[in-house]
Amino acid sequence: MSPSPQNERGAENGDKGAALRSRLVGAAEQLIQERPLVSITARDIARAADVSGGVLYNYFASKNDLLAAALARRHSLLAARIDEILPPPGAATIEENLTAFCRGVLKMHREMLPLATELHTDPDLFRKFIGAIHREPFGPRQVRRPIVSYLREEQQLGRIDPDADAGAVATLLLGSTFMLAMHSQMGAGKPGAGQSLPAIVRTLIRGLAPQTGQT
Amino acid sequence: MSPSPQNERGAENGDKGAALRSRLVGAAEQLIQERPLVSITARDIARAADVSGGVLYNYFASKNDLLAAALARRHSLLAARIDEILPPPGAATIEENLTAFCRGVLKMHREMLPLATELHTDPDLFRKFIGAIHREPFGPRQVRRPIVSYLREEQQLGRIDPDADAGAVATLLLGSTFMLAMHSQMGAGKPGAGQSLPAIVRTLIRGLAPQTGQT
Amino acid sequence: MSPSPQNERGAENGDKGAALRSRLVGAAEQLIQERPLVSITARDIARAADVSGGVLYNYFASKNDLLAAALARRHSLLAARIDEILPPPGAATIEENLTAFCRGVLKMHREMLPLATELHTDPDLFRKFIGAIHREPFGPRQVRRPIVSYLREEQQLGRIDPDADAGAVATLLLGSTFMLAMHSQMGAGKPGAGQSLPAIVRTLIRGLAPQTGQT
Amino acid sequence: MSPSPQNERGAENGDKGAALRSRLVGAAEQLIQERPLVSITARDIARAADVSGGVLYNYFASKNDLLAAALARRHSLLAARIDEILPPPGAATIEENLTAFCRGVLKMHREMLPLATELHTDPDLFRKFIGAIHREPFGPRQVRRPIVSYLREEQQLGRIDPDADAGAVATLLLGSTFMLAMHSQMGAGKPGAGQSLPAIVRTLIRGLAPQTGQT
DNA sequence: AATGAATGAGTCTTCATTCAT
DNA sequence: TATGAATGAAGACTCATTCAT
Repeated sequence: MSPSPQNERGAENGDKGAALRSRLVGAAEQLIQERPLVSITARDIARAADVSGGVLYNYFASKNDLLAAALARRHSLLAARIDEILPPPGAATIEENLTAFCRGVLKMHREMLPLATELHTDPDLFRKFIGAIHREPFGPRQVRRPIVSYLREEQQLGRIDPDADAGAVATLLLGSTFMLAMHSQMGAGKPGAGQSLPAIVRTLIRGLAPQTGQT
Repeated sequence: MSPSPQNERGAENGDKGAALRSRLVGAAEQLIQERPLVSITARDIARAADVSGGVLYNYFASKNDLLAAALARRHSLLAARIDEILPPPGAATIEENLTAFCRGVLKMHREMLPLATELHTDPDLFRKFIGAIHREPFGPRQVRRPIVSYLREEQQLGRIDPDADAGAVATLLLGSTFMLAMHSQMGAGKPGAGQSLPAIVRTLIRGLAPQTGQT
Repeated sequence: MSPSPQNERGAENGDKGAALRSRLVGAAEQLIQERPLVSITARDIARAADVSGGVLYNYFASKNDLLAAALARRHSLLAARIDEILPPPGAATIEENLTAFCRGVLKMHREMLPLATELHTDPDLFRKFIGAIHREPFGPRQVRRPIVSYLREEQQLGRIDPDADAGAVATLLLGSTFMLAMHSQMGAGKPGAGQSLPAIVRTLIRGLAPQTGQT
Repeated sequence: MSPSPQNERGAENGDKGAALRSRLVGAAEQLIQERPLVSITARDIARAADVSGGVLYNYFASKNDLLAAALARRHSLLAARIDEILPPPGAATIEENLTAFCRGVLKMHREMLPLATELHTDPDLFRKFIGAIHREPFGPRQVRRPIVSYLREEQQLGRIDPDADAGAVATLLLGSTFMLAMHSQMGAGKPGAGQSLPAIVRTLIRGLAPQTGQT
């Protein structure tokens, strides 16, 4: 009947209810950042939100629904960073821009990684997360679209080959950055995954074709 | 010195013992492919191996040790495919070769993905997996090294810019392929992630630099 | 400050909660009297308290914590009897008093015996018991102190040699009684350990020194 | 059919068999000294005896039967010490003799204590131990009898009141010593239970009766 | 609407004992 | 007779979920 909560049993008093709901999500989000998802119990969340054990079920159909909401929120927050990271088209050099950008993405990915992997452990949770993400303001392409836009603008400025496939470039950059994030996650205290970034960007810019008729 | 079990208890039998041990690993491997790791109980594995509940503990110190062994085995099997996938240097064109290669890697990554992510759920399991993998024939760089070698050979043949950073190229290829795998995993029934591969490879080969003074 | 549960989880209910907690302890206490400690499972206790399997862990951190509480309660109850047993100083004869007293202690020891011995099986349980006992009204010297006091008073009344070491007397009496309790425990259906008590008391009173210059 | 092993399934080859049987008992005995009885598994014993897991059941009907045999052997060994401890009647003074004796018993009791308590945890084991002990050379009174004999001899020598009840004295001495052993066991690092021994002995010798007409 | 005690199914793991070789 | 792998019955403990107040 009420507008906001749709397929969850929601707080019918539109205000205090929504606040509590949000507090639960916030508490869950916090916990997710701090420890392995699997170690988080329904009671932990309630305690972190400073409410009693059962409330959860007044706002969410199950623990996983709450978790999915929290993961979606966290995902959105992280994904939103992409805008702060992107350099303004036209300024500096392409290489500098992309390197700086990748550095930012690397950090973002490092935080997204646990989120992404933990999601895969529980199909039910995953499904609910996907559902939640699609109801979020922007959805999953939040990360991909801005970088594609940037590349297109640079192409129009003539600083990037207009025949290059911007989507492919985005995949190459985001993918390699994600992989670096994974490696840095695995090799605990290793030197630093960021060091390979400049070489990656430079390689992508120059391409693999042998430079014909040059030194 | 002996190839038999070393620091796990049990199976002095050298034959029937090793066989059962292997059967357990096989059963676990099978289950891992079929369902979420977290849903697999110790008893499930025993049942799948058609033995009684406790046997597991005659061959492994814990359920996680068995799981780690199974994951390691599965990882090795998957990683070994890389050799079949790699085209012979010098033949066909670089673009064809890399596209075909990436197509193979994509398939491999699709199968590795659950494995990789599920590993991240349980730190203990992860540690044990790393331990197990290091005792395996080749270890973790099984995937990366062959492609780097291939690229170097092509550089020597003059078909790839000798100044290109082979390691960076590998990261770009493997990373973007991995990302495609993730996306295809998420968008369950979607068309096919493989379709973007040719564009990706072509883009990487050509680079981003505007083609100066050319048609 | 509050009398309610302190460092165990659960039972904020202050009333119904404490009641169940107490019921659990009571049930455990009962079982402890009836059968070997080791044979008592967590579920047995729950069943005896007529609650479901998991409740135990809402009130105690572990089965052993509950057991320790029950043992402590039982110990306190038994030890408290000592006061009812002790005769009033000055009345009757020393011999009668001590004999009657020892008879009471013998019974007490018989009931304490299993408790004492079973405690020694499990270091963890033992530690927890000691912890619990120290939080009890009187603590472990509940048994020893009253008898020492009694002896001192009789010394002041001149009915016991003022040079006798009251502590030593207590040890002699309690020790020999304890040993009788052990023997009676071992020789299941034997005649009765109580029969040697009068001789023991008389012997202690008279001492071993040959009676010089007397009939 | 064969003479020696009676109600256990015994080794029928009268020599190697008996040796192995004895080795098992020895191994168990050793383990009993080293760690809590409950922590000792059937396999532990087999391993300690350097034989395979199943042999045990060729010589004993159950793990507990083996354990009972080991406990009985250990008990006998400890109890046999009493003879070395007892001073020769007539020498030194009664007080010195009894104090020295009690000191020895205290040590013996300290070693017997775990044995005694652990026995009480398992009725089945206890029963079997009692059975085993009765088949041993001397049986359970091994400890009590020598001290009673000593006391009687001193009585005949006139150094102890001939009217004193030697049995009662034995109970008083052994009981209080046993209690000291228990206390020293409980109060882990405490000063030393042996210090109260002289007072105890002196008190027993002098008795409680007020010294009439004396200093 | 909030509470939080109660529920009970489900997990891993241990270990005495058996039995085919 | 010795072996030691296999068995399977328990046991302690966790935790999402329900529901009377």
